[in-house]
Amino acid sequence: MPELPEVETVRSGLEMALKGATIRKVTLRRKDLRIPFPKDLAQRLEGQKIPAIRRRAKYLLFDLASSDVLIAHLGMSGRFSIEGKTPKIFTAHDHVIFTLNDGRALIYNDARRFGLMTIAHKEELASHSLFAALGPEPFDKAFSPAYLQGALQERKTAVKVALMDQALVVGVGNIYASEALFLAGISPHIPAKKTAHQAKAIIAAIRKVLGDAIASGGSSLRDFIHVSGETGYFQHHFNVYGRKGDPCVTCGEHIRSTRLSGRSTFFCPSCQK
DNA sequence: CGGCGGTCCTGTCAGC
DNA sequence: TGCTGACAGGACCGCC
Repeated sequence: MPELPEVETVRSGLEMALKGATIRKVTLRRKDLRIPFPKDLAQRLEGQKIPAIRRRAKYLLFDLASSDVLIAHLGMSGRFSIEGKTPKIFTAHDHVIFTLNDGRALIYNDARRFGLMTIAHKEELASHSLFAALGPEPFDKAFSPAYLQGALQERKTAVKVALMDQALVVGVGNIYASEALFLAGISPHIPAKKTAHQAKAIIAAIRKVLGDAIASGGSSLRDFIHVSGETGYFQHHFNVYGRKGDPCVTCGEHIRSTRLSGRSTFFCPSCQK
């Protein structure tokens, strides 16, 4: 469940449930996800208190009392769930189990294994290979019209592809790229440079779709934590994503779908120019 | 060197 | 009902 709003929803749910908790034991049920687990991962986590859980781009950052930071990415299918004290039968894709001092268990499950989990000292984060090339956070003031205009100006690729590039801005994935461009009234395959003058509208659209999605995810946090799992894109409605052939909410025209850089893309041929 | 295609992996769903 | 193929929210790698 991995664009920024979903990661933020997971972050806030995890922080609510885990802030101040201590990790007693870590069980790695395989040796890697997308990349190998560091050899000392479990050892560096065990006995550590978790003062806070943060997010950078689509990465979850678990601060530890030791000043190490547990870095987790959900990939396409990664999920965290929290189990109570009653023992649980682990399933095939429960890859990492964190047993807490209070007896609860935090479980990382990831069927497709596109996620990753690693650890770094907090001083190393900014220069870490996973983070060094990332662009600004969409809600940060660094993601300004002047910045985006300049960034779009130097790209020939389709604007939708540019918006999904985490070096341009982080957190926008395949769904919200389509949704933001619908709100901005811009066709997804227009070359990025031709949309540079609309930077301000694009920023507003991105913030609107991400902000609304975070707000709707937040309303279901209770389910996420207590029912264990499933915070997908449930109960969130999209204007264009997944609505091929359906009427546009604005003009009634049929929503079209196409592929850009291998990713399914949805747009209204009448509202988006 | 920007940009694109292929690739990692499993689950699900449409269509036959 | 069962099989097959296409496709899925991400991001890295290698090639032009």
